[in-house]
Amino acid sequence: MTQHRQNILVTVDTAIFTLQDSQLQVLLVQRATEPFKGAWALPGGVVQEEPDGSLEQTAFRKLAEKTGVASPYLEQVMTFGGPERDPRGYSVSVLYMALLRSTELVLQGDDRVSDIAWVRVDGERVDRPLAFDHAKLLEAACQRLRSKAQYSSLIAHLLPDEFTLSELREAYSSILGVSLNAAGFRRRVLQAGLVEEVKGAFRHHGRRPAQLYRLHPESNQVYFETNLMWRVGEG
Amino acid sequence: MTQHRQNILVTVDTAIFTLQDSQLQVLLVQRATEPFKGAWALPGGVVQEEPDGSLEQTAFRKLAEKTGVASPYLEQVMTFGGPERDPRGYSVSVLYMALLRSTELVLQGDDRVSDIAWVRVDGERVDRPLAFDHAKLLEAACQRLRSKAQYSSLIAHLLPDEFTLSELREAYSSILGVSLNAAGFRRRVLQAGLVEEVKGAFRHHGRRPAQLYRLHPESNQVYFETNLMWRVGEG
DNA sequence: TGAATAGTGTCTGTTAGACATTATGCA
DNA sequence: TGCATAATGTCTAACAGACACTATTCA
Repeated sequence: MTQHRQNILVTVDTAIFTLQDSQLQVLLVQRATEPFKGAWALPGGVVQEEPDGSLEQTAFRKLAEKTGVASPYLEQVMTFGGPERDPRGYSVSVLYMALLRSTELVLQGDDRVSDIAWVRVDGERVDRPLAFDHAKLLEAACQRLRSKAQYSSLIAHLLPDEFTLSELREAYSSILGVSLNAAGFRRRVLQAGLVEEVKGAFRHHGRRPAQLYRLHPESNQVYFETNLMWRVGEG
Repeated sequence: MTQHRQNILVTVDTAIFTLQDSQLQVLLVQRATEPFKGAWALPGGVVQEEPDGSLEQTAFRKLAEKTGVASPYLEQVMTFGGPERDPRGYSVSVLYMALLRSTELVLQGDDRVSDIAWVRVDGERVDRPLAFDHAKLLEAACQRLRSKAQYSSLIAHLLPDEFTLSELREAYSSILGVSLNAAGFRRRVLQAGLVEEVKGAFRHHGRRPAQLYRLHPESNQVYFETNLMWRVGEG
């Protein structure tokens, strides 16, 4: 068996999500270079052995370049590889998902990008074709987001630091595509210890002011007890 | 910006699990070549652009080479990358997890392997040090296995095609590390539609013969309703 | 006929979901 | 003072967990 010299292009791509008016948005860039020049794509780039350490560091670097955000919620989703994905040859893309708080964000392109925009996600799609197999990547990221939303505090990372329970419920409702009972939601979220009250802080845009909450600082991800298939027995 | 020529080694490694006497086992190989010659490692190998299509096909090929099993349960777990993992330079490993039915398996090495063995998994560890960062990879695979076991039919893929509910419960119990109520387990598994009865087939090694079941053929993975954070409302 | 395991019936505490009710501030 | 939204209370059906009980085979 000969030691075959590999020629594989390794990239990190990130589906960067945020919420605007309770609508899920993903950050897309328009490619300025071949291949797929002019097409929209998930932001990403080639892994560079020199500046980058782990793959996660690569993702963080790309994220900071595009959004200026230093430490959002970041999670590896899945890796795609094959000979047909990129006309330049066999390629491997490590897909990450990032959740940004829905505050104002300054977007910044670079010389390999001719435009950059937030695009509304409808189901698991956007309104335009994507370069490479990025439609498939976006689908995978959406599925991960939805499935984790069902049993964890993930969605709170899409909201501002402080939020009302109604805002949180709206966000879950929009992303899961179901209407949620307000009283039940409140009870479950509070009982799970997902959030903590911000003492004396209220949101005033409704009639009665609403208590503001924030995620519990020590745990950035809370899972609900009721997921567990079986409770742990004593014996 | 200069188009830097990447020099990254891409491999696929697989944590192949099975059950023996209700104990979780993982398949390890002893390396016959440098680096880490003589050390034990998860089976895996370099992605070859020529014979392989997708990464999953690479994993299936390696699996068939080692175990002769054509189509076990296979799932991508996570990808590890960095400059420190492999002394040869920056490397990327795509980790898969495979579940094999606990029937007799003929193991076969190749010229890059000096030995191959099933090794008992205790918690998320084995009784010997592993090459590269494979201890971390094994840990990740074990965590995925345990977390999915809590709310899905995954564990059934570790059993023979036909099994009793007691055997299934034993397997879950061993892997989750908890004792499970027999009556409750039976009710949940049957109600979830996880298995179907094999009419007229019984296991006779106890006193009263036990009904044999098999996984529902159309769905190789069943999730329990009770995972869902909230039931879907009508409105 | 007793031992051992398979499988069923029943009770109970918890909790999610539905909905009614109260609280609060603003127009 | 009426209204809209926030927040709480109450009722009920579903169900997990515990455990008692029955069923079935073999030694």
